[in-house]
Amino acid sequence: MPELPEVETIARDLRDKIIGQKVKNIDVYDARVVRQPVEEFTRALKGRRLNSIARRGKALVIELDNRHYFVVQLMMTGQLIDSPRPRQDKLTKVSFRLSSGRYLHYNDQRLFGRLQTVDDLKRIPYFQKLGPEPLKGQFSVPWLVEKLRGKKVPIKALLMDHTFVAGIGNIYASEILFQSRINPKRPAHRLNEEEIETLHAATRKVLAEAIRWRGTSMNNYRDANGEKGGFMGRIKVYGRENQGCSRCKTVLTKILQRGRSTFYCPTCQR
DNA sequence: AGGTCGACCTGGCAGC
DNA sequence: TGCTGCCAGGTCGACC
Repeated sequence: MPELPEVETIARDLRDKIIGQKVKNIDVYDARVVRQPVEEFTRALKGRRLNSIARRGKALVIELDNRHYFVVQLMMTGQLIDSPRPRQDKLTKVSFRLSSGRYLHYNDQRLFGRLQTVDDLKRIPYFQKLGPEPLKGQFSVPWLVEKLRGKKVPIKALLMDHTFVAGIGNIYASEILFQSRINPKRPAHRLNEEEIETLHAATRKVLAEAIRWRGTSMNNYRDANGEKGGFMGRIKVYGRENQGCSRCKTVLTKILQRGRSTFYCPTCQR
């Protein structure tokens, strides 16, 4: 999926395009992405004004004028695309016609995405368990030191655990650890305080930089304008196995951790 | 409780 | 060309 930087980019782009608009009509082309009865979903949205849009973790939260919420989780291949035209793409699974006359299309190749409305975000288990935002104050060095204590899992797995910290997925976990010079296999509780400080700084730096570049497009990610992100050229390790490390020229390695690919430099990540 | 693994889906691509 | 098997950025429930 789009990870934190990609979802943040979409949220910022959509702010100008959809906030203040009313939902005039909804077409559901594949009900599998709607995580409630379709009738209920369309009834909850039709005629409502979209008051605000925010990102929490990798989820988009759109507040409606009745204080209910429209929540979109793009998962692996979801896209929210602003368009002047009705559905053209067979990947479009839900279309919203807005009062501006424009459309918001929800596209999804793998159908893992989730669209739903709720009166209270606490009803969604994802939000109940979600850890702190890595770019906010709660994600601090002392907090991290405390949280790593006793955690035997590899640090890569912990970074990707959204109940630990929100929004970091497979691409940025590898990139953050490369920036930190920390080996992804290291048990989390074995990091010393200096390494934890480095990890903290690297997490913020990599995510902030990726937002500045409007995210990373490996395959499916597109922003709200249907454009690819600009961070690909800045990716140091993800998807670059058998290429030379940008720091020390060692050949980068790909390993499997919990069934997911991890990319790192075996020389300068210790 | 802490940690791991498959299931959920479709499509692109490498290899034969 | 056409098949098979593998891989893909996330999340969750089942299991040990």
